[in-house]
Amino acid sequence: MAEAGPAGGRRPFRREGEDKRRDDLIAAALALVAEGGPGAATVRAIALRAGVTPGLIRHYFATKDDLTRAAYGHVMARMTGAAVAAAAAVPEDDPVGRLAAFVGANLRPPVLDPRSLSLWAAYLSALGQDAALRAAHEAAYLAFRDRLQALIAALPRPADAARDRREAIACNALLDGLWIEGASWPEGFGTGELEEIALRSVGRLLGVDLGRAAHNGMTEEGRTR
Amino acid sequence: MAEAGPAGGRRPFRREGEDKRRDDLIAAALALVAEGGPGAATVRAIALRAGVTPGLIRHYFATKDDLTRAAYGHVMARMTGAAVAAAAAVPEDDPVGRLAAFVGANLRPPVLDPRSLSLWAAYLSALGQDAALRAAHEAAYLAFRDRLQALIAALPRPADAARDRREAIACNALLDGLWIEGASWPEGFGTGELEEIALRSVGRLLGVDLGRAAHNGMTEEGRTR
DNA sequence: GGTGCAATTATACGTGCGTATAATTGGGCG
DNA sequence: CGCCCAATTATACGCACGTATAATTGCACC
Repeated sequence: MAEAGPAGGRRPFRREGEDKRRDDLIAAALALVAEGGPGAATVRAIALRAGVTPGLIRHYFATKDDLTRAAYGHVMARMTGAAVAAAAAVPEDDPVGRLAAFVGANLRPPVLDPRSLSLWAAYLSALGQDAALRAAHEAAYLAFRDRLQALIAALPRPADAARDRREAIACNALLDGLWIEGASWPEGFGTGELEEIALRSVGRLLGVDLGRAAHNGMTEEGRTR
Repeated sequence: MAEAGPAGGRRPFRREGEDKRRDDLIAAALALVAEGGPGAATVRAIALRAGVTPGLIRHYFATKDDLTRAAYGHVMARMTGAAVAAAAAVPEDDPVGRLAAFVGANLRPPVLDPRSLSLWAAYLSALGQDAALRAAHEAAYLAFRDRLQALIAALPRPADAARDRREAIACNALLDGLWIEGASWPEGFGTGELEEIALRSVGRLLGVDLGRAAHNGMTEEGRTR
């Protein structure tokens, strides 16, 4: 533990690229918020976690709120990324399977995770006080919903944009809600129960059967534990 | 502004019943969290808002976290109360209407409200750090869901408890999600759009038509603005 | 109408916060 | 190899926080 104090000499350091340091600081801040809530992400704690001294934060971010805002984009991207990737892994000529993969991925780890919920909720609670954050939230929400709407529009049935919009809003809400419930009370549901409910419900909302297609993407891990 | 300082003499005060003071302090804390996030509810700010001095808080709550936990029950009760009342206002012999009233009330003011969202999210983000809070959350969630499941079970169709549980989970999630979306981005949806989507979607999930019955509870205000 | 006690105020203490700024040092470049 | 500048550390300041405790005062009761 010869790390903390300037016992003897000054702490040695390595110079890093600007991007690396910014990413490290953002990652440290997110980890702290996820673990201990917004209050845990103090400048000093972030620096310690990132392996630098507090002063350096102000070298890369003019203010702590700047860091906070920068971190928000990363949160949203990470959360939607997994589901989008899962859908993209299914062949394009199987729209029902793609949708099922997308739905299922949102209700399994690593997306379904108490840490992510803490993080997401922390930012959500700050929405009312920060216009920039509100804009970022709106953009992230729309990006996710548009992706979902595209999957819905690709289903083999008559085209109807207004209907697709309504159904995308509803399915998005359903996924959000199930995700929150599962992440905030993991013991409250059986293994795979939420995923099954999601597939069934989304299918009923859209008038398609996602159950069959789902077994493609349903992982062994999800079942055996 | 002869209120703050002890300019001249000591601040006069009235003695109040224990319940009144506790309620005032809780209300003040909730208002502050709703307006400025968790960080805004400091001991000093709460006392100022409640019209007392900071020291008094420790007379009624051993620690600030005690106050926080006490406040959480109030939040949840207030949020579910409106919808439950709306359902109870519909005659018992109209189960479809009751469900429609319950659904609709959740997606209209005063339940659909950015302030309430901030409050709810703030507590949600603290779930991972406080076991007592987690227990309260679980109880509140279950109370709401059980109420919803009771409304679903009362629908005129064959009884099936397992199906009702699944559908209550799904409908609860749908309502949660739509509520979050509407409260976090009010400009993103047309007037009454979310309520309409909710009625349509819940109806489809359950295989009943809530649209007809809904026009009982659908208010003029909701339509005309 | 005084007396007693709990409700309330006032003041103080230590800690940790975000921010500011000066002192150092790593490492690329000539 | 030595120079120079940006990356990094170190230190300090002022403020607000939660908590502790002593001094006051409203008010119910006899």
